[in-house]
Amino acid sequence: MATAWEQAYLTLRRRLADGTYPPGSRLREEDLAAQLGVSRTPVREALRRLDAEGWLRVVPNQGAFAAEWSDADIEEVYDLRSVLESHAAEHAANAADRRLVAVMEAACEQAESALPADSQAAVEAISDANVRFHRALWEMSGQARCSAILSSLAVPPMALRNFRNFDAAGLRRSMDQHREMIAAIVAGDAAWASAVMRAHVQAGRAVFRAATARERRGRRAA
Amino acid sequence: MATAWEQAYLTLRRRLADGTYPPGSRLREEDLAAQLGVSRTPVREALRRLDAEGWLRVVPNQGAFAAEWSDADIEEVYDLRSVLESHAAEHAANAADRRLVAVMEAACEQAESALPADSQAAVEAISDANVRFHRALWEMSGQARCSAILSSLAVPPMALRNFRNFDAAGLRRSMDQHREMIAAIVAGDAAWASAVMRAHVQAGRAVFRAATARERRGRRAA
DNA sequence: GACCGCTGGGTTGCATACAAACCTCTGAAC
DNA sequence: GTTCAGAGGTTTGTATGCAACCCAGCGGTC
Repeated sequence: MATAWEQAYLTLRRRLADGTYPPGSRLREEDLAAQLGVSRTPVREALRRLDAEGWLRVVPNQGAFAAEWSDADIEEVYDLRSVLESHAAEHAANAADRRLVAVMEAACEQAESALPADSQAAVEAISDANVRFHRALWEMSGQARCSAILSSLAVPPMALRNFRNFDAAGLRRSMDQHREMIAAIVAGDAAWASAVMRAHVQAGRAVFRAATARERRGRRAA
Repeated sequence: MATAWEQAYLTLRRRLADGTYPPGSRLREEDLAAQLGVSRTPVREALRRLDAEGWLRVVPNQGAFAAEWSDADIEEVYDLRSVLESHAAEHAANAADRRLVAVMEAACEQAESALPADSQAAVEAISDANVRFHRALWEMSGQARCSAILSSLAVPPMALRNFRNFDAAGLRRSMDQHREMIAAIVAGDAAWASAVMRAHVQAGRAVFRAATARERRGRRAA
């Protein structure tokens, strides 16, 4: 088993991503320690890392607060992902590793066979396949630091639920883009791969924006 | 005064950058604690952050080792800087904040007046001005996460000594590029600013490569 | 009534102590 | 000579205790 602080880090990160700790909420070290069944020491080390990665903000002598997301923050994260993911895609196309292409193809198949996304399980299968697809691409890029940044880049809490927000056409498009990226990589065409990835991230951003707007209309109506 | 772990973080980062701890060397927690006059607890928290940022590698139950830099690692860091700095420059040009432009101009003047770079003090003045120039640009970009990544992006140990490696023409070019960036930003021309920044980073990479090659020839001769 | 200083409760920051893991060195077996 | 097992020492991992700090609430003063 890994160290306690790594466990704490992963658990807290998941909870921050899925909304268990809502943005702005305070995270008391002792509470977290109790919840995770460890002492405050490893919790503190996990908090330091989550702070470095932008998942929360640690104010000296005050404590840790789950990151709050302004519209500008969300735009910035999508900008960064657009820039860095397309950069990774470029390198991946130059590598074109056969084993990892197979992993990506398997992820595509898993996602496609989960359609239509009309159940919680289907949405989770698609989300899971998506993560695997991108991780394989990062690995293929051989850009360790870039991959580390991408994988640690704090995501807005809504993002994990993002696939719920895709309509059927959007999902289809997303999957087609994954297939197109594989084609670009197999062809060794870095410019193509990069361009598709950029489109892919921008499309995701559009879905996120639309979902946010919908949610706000709903809240205002209520 | 800031917290002990922040102090430790900053001190260790500086030492990792300037080569006090050579790549691959082991960093024992108790030694560091003694050197910094604190206990192991804040040292550990600093190490966790330095690990997250790529300055060192912490192996569970084994300890921390100063990052080792393969040629591929160095290329990757320059790639990332090229991509992210030009991204920041783009946003900075759209903001074109007058106060920060003044800071950048002051940095240019400081660097130019330190020429010719024939003393340790002059090299340090130029290096310092360079840092201030780039920080001001990051701030102007308004991209907090991008700035955080850039400022924490571990630099190869040689990088701080990099200005020693510029010849007179290279230094002149670097300073001219800074001036050109200001012009692009004042003109609000994002594409221009981005392109100059990209050239700037690539030129720095070329200097680094040349210095590395020179150093290797020297070592082989010895 | 508004502002200031103080005090008490509570939380974080750091130091220390102990437990667990790892590395090395020795020595014996093959 | 090589390999393997084990013991000892060293170093990291985690728990705990205390000090420092922050904040809210309460009186007191202007």
